[in-house]
Parts: sequence; C-alpha cells; structure tokens
Amino acid sequence: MVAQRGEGDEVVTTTPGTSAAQAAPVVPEQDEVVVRERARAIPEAAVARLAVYLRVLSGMVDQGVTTISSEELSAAAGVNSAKLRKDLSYVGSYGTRGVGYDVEVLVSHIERILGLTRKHSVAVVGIGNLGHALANYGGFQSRGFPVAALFDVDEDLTGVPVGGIPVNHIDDITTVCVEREVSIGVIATPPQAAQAVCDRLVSAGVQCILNFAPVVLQVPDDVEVRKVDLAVEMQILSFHVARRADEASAEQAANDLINGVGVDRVVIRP
Amino acid sequence: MVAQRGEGDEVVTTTPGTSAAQAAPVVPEQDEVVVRERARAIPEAAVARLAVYLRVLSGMVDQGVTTISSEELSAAAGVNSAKLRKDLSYVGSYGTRGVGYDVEVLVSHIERILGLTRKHSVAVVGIGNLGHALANYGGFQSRGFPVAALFDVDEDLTGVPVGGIPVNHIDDITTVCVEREVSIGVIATPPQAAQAVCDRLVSAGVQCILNFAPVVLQVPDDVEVRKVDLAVEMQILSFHVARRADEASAEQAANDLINGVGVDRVVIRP
DNA sequence: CCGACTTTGTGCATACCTTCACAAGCGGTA
DNA sequence: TACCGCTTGTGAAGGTATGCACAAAGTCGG
Ligand SMILES: NC(=O)c1ccc[n+]([C@@H]2O[C@H](COP(=O)([O-])OP(=O)(O)OC[C@H]3O[C@@H](n4cnc5c(N)ncnc54)[C@H](O)[C@@H]3O)[C@@H](O)[C@H]2O)c1
Ligand SMILES: NC(=O)c1ccc[n+]([C@@H]2O[C@H](COP(=O)([O-])OP(=O)(O)OC[C@H]3O[C@@H](n4cnc5c(N)ncnc54)[C@H](O)[C@@H]3O)[C@@H](O)[C@H]2O)c1
Repeated sequence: MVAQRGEGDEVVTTTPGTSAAQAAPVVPEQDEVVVRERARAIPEAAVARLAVYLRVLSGMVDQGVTTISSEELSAAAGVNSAKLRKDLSYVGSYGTRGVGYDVEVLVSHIERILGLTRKHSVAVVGIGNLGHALANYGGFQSRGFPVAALFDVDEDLTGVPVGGIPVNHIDDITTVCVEREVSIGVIATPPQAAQAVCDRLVSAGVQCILNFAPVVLQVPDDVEVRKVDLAVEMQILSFHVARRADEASAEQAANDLINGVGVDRVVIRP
Repeated sequence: MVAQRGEGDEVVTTTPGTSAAQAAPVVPEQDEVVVRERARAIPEAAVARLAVYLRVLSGMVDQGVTTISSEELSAAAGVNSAKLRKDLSYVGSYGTRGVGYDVEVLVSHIERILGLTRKHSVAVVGIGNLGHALANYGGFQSRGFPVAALFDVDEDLTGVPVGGIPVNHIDDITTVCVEREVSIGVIATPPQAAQAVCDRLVSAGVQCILNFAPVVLQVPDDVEVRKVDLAVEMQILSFHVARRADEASAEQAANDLINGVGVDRVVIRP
C-alpha cells in the first residue's frame, strides 16, 4: 500500500529525535521534515475516471437518486466495479457497506479532490472555426470553468463579441489574463502559431494549457499541458480497423487451411 | 518477450502431430491451429505515440530531412528515446545502427501499421457549433480521413452544404453510410441524443466512433469508441492546479513550522 | 438482539508500461 | 581489412495499473 488515507494526514511531520514512530515505507533522514500530501498519490488514470464518475453522479442527482452501489455506478461509467471502488478509495472511504454510496456526499468529495471548489477561468486563443465553437459552448460555464477571455491575432475580430465576450488582441494577453485571473489557457490557433501562443500564455502566468493544435508543445516543468488531437484519435481508430481486418483475413486463411488439412478448430491467441 | 516480430509471421500454423517445434510461450493444445497476428501485440499507448511520431516525421519530410536519430525524434515528440525505439520496434526494425532512421521509410511503415493505406471515410452527426467546425476543418481530408457525410435531425439543415458537403437527414443514416462506405462516425450531438445516434451508426455498420458528447456510450464488443471529453480534460487540469496549491501551502506550513521549531530542511516526498 | 444478506475496501496476483543499460551492428577512416 | 565511434534494438528491472476474491462492516427483517 502506498496511499496514506484518512482525513487528517495532509501534513505529517517528524520532529528530529522523535522519529521512528512512523510506519512509513521510506525512512526519513535525520533532521528532515517529511511532508506528504494525499493528492499526489492519486494516479492520473484514476483522476480522469473520477471526472467521469462525477458527471454520471451529477446526472443521478438530477434524477433524484440518493444512493448508488459501486456495481451500478461502474456500469453507468463503463468500468470494472473493483476499479471504481479503488478509485473512490483514493478520495476517501465514504461508502456504507451493504448499502452503497450517498450520491451527494460522493459528489462533494470528488469535487473537492478535483479542485472544483475553486473557480477556474478559461481563456481561448484563436477564435476561428474551433474557437467560435468553444466560446459558444455552454458546457464550460455550467461546470465551473467560465470562459473569461478570448484572444486572436486578427484585428478584424478585436472587440467583436463571441458567445457574449469581446475578443481581445493577442498582444494584450498578459494584462488581460492577469486581470481576469485566467488559470487555464486553451489553444485553438493554427499549428504554426501554437508554440508562440503557448509561450505567451506561460509568461502571462497560466500554468494549465489545453492544446487543440496538432503540435507537441515545449513548456517548463511547472506547466501542465493536455492535448486534444483529433488526427491521433482517428489514427488509433484506423489502427483498430486494420487490426480487425487482419484478424478476419487471418481467420479466413486459417479456415481455408482447415478445409484443406484435417484440423478441428482455430484459435486466435492474444 | 511477447511480441513476435519479423516480416513473414502473420500466420503461424501448427499442424497436429507436427507441433513441438515452436518456441511459443503457450503450448498449443492438441488438434488446434494457432494464429497469431502482429497487430494485436502493439500496446494501445504505443499506437497513440506512433501517430504523433508520424506527424513529426511528416513535418521532417517537408523540411527536407532524410535521416533522423531516435534521440532527435524523441525530443521532437516529447518522449523518452528508449520508449521511442521500443515503439518503433513494434513496427519493425527499419533503423540503421550508427546512423538513425530513414524518414520516408519510417513514415511508410508507420502508415502501414496504423492502417493508413486505406481510406477511412468519416461521417459527422450533429451539425451544430462543433459539427460545423469539424465539417469545415481541413485537417481530416489532408490526413486521409475524408468527411464523406453529414447528418442532423434539424430539417432546416437538410440539404444545406457545410464545408462543401450537403447535410443529410439523420433518418437516412443507414443508406448514406453504406453507400459512401463510412468507416468512422463522429458524434457531435447534444448528450441526450448521443446514445441513440450511436445505436443508429452501429446498425448502419459503422465500427469506429469518435464521441464528443459527454456521455458514456454503450456499444457491442466489436465496436471501438474513443471519446473526446473537454470537461474531463478541464477537470484533470483543475486537479493539477489544486495539487500544486496544496503542495505550495504544505511547504508554506512546513516552513512556518521550521521557523517555530528548529528544523533544517523540508522535503516533499512523492 | 440476532443472523442472513449485501456491499465496501483492499491484499494480492497479474498484466502492462516504462526506463535503464548494453551488446550488436553499421559507416567511416586509415 | 581492422578499428573506432555512434546508434539501434532489446533483455531485464522496476514501477504502475487492473481485476479477482474475500474479510470486514454495515443494513434489515424477524
Ligand atoms: N476546426 C476543427 O474542427 C479542428 C479540429 C481539430 C483540430 N483543430 C485544430 O485547432 C486549431 C484551430 O482550428 P480552426 O479550424 O479553428 O482554424 P482557423 O484557421 O479557423 O482559426 C484559427 C484562428 O487562430 C487565429 N490566429 C492565428 N495566429 C494566431 C496567433 N498567433 N495568436 C492568436 N490567434 C491566432 C486566426 O486569426 C484564426 O482566427 C488548428 O490548429 C487545428 O489544427 C481544429
Ligand atoms: N461546442 C463545443 O465547443 C463543444 C465542446 C465540447 C463538447 N461539446 C459537445 O459536443 C456536442 C455538440 O455541441 P454543440 O455545441 O455543437 O451543440 P449544438 O447544440 O450547437 O449542436 C447540436 C446539433 O445536433 C443536432 N441534433 C440534435 N439531436 C440530434 C439527433 N438525434 N440526430 C442528429 N442530430 C441531432 C442539433 O440539431 C444540432 O444541430 C454536445 O454534446 C456538446 O456537449 C461541444
């Protein structure tokens, strides 16, 4: 077991001399304060799933469901129920054995872990096809990610309101981002401009970036980038089509073989 | 070692009686034909990266680069070079020791593995904000994923050309998809409609789906779904913001502690 | 209050992925 | 040809994530 669970362990201190008591896997060195935080212990994959559970649970709340079992929730989220329970155990133990989880309690705890108790203002850069769609999309606002600023290099767009917010010129990015406390930057510019835009966002103090441009961004260690890359998604799907076709033709070939030789059955091994 | 590499091993057969020769990890049962295909052996994570390498390499071709080392390519793709070499080894051994990889050769082999030698026609369902952006996006066409059909339930849209293609009514989905050999369906409808649209795509024979609607789709085993979920991406970023803030405040608290007690240094353990 | 039943939380085995480290192989050079 | 330096390809190790299976812990009916 790696994760330290339980409510009051955000900060564990070991005053020099008084050590040795801890059942920690790593022995703290002499004269050292060990600060361990729960957050870091949650695997990234689990975080992504928690966000999905949260959405499913929100739907449940709307339907008036008050309690849900891991089996039901996992089915709705399309995952294995053991995995779901393990994911929830990172958040804490808020279920009742024999009953399940209280939906509202779970929602509030997942929200806390995901940091959704704070507001996260979003800036969209590049108000073209995609930028327009994003700016007009209501799904951000409603989930606690208000779009607070829009930027484009095109001067014809400057001042034009899109989705209720006037577009700013890219040159004002630092001032506006600081002023409106932007914490997430969304890049929807052509690929050529993406790295430059990213650099400007970073120097404006933005530490989280969602990138739609098909380029690999280079950023400092303290900046978190996530990319949405449709070409990659398509190609992964294409790979699966190809794999399926290969399998089918292999099976076909094997079956032909059977008809020639005297074999009983064909097994496709993983 | 699990992966069977080399060119001519797509179909390995063991005729009954003549077995025992194979150095396979699993002993084939009596009277059984074992068909093993290379494709399945490539980990999903590697496939996603191969798509990224492919794009970087395409850029290299345009710049006139003919040869590239794993070190250079991995830097450009933002991954560890050992990982890159292992990923490429799934594709085959096409590098030259002491030199690197021939860019064009690599491109063609990755394209082959990803199944990009075939054309994959795409249908977009739900021509709203996002659907318009997708239909107008040139990036699909240029990468071998022509948008071949658009669908919407809104009759005012029927027949209206978007990005050069007239919108069809959703009720014609089966006929049109079959006719135009659609192999990938993109769902850009409101969440409420997504599952129904998905079902219709599946019964039209579409086996690959890219879903933008924030719902978990239920599909048969032989259908591959990938989702693009902006809310989840945002929430993962939010989690990192929260984690960073926690770390900062923990360190702050610890430093305060130091000033009170007599401690030498603070270590934040992973 | 008890016992049957349900469901959580988690130890453990397994599978998967990443990273290191280095032998093998290749081109260039003398 | 023989050597040298560079880079690939890949065992092996380590780490992370997944899924099973079950004890622990609760509910609920009697
Ligand atoms: N449209 C889609 O559906 C879609 C899908 C997947 C990926 N993408 C990617 O998203 C990005 C945007 O796509 P799009 O179709 O909206 O393109 P677009 O050409 O319609 O819009 C790009 C916008 O960015 C602005 N821009 C250019 N340089 C800029 C800079 N330096 N600073 C600020 N703004 C700048 C342009 O003025 C324009 O308004 C591209 O990288 C594209 O590859 C788009
Ligand atoms: N707009 C964005 O930037 C954005 C971002 C992330 C996710 N999404 C998601 O993408 C989806 C579409 O978003 P949008 O902003 O384009 O919505 P939208 O309301 O602008 O467009 C939805 C379109 O789907 C059509 N539609 C509804 N029911 C349909 C059905 N049964 N069959 C076919 N078409 C149908 C509607 O007529 C409309 O044209 C939503 O699920 C949304 O959550 C959108």
